[in-house]
Amino acid sequence: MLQIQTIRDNQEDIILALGKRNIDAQPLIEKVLQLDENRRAAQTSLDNILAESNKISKEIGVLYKTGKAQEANSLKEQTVKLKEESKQLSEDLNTAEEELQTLLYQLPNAPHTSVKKGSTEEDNEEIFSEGEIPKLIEGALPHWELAKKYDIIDFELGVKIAGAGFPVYKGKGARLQRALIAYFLDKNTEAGYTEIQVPHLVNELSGYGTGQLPDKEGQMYHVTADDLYLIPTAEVPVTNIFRDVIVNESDFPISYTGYTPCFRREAGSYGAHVRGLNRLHQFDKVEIVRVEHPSKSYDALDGMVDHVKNILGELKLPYRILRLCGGDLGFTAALTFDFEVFSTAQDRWLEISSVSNFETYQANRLKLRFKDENGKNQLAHTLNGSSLALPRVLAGILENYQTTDGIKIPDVLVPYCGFDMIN
RNA sequence: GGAGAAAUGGCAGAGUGGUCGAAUGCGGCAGUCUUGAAAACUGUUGAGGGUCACACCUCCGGGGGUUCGAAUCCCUCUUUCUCCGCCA
Repeated sequence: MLQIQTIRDNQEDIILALGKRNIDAQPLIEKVLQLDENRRAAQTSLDNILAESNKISKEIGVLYKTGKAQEANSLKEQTVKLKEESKQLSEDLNTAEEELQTLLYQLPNAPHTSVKKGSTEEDNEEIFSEGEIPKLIEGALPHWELAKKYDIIDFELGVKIAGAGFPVYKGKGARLQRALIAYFLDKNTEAGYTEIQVPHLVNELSGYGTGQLPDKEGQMYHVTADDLYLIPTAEVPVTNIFRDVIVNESDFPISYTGYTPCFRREAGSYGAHVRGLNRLHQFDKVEIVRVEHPSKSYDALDGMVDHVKNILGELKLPYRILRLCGGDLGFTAALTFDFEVFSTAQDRWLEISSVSNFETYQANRLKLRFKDENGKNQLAHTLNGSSLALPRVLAGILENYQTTDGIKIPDVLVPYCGFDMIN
């Protein structure tokens, strides 16, 4: 959520920045400022009445103590009117606050200056690429065919047990999954991230904290009996560790990594593009999360990008990095770099990591602050990224590493797998 | 699941209707002393709103109520602890 103070101070800049998302924020911002003014006006009137009535109450207390009950009783009558007024005003205040809140929840984060205006993924800018796109063998297969051929992933079985989008990994397929998780976690902890295990279900407040609610309500599985949500990403539980927390400036940099399954309803996705591992309701992901000083957050973002590059380099997968345009940028992000692996047999790029800086957008909702050198509380910056999302990395490995003898395991994974070939 | 107890500032812990935003201790910060450190001593130290700055307002787990006045009384929800039951 954008800070009201920031909106007040930088109205024009914010409207301009939000324009990169192709939204005309002008009317919304004007309404926000109007509501904010109403809110403050109601607050001031209410405060004055409460101050008055506090004063009278204290006088009554003194009068009773000195035995002047009669005078006290006449003062009491004065408070009746004040009470009525304060009741009305506090209702007004609540209404104004709620309206303002609702409105602020509708405003996405203001994109970073480097973000280009654009409407779809077509407008994303490629800023880096690495790795040779391999020349595949004759009769190369897409990963879902390979999965069947070597009996390592069973999509139909998943349908029987749960439904489409819930694959069952078998034998070497299951082992390769486990190897990838362990490998990613090891790489992340080597880079200084603290490994952490978190709940896979979260409450409503956590959903609001990181911005999945109310924006993406329909994308999460909701356990209504207990009013809990299955996490769509580890970002939610991990970042919410810092909800209502004031950290010390000396605690920076804060960096966590965690593996979790992720659950997404993916309402509205159909067709060939969601075949196989391309889009699932349940998938595994290793996430990295950082909490940073505002002056260091973009350095941190670069560091995270380099870290993911390093992993993909080790896996020897051809990939590219895109800077998302305004239209493709997530609701809560100020700047996002997407990593895409080339899925050779499908002849398309698959998103495998998304690394973002949220600046103070999440921190404002979370009330995640730090004490600066002047002893003032300031909002921190939050960042996160996938390091990495499993199924599409798996798809990339299966397709790019297929040979006539089977699927070769990337060297770095062999120690984790205990085998070097799936055949 | 059953029975009981509790929830106060970073932590511990007092406060049961009237200057209580809250004693005290620990911790943190600043200073004195010291070559430096420790110890000791002195001061300072919650959050939010509001203001140019003050004033002022709100917050003692959440929500609601009683009262001129609530951390203190009532209702309700949540959480934690103890005992019993069940159980990976």
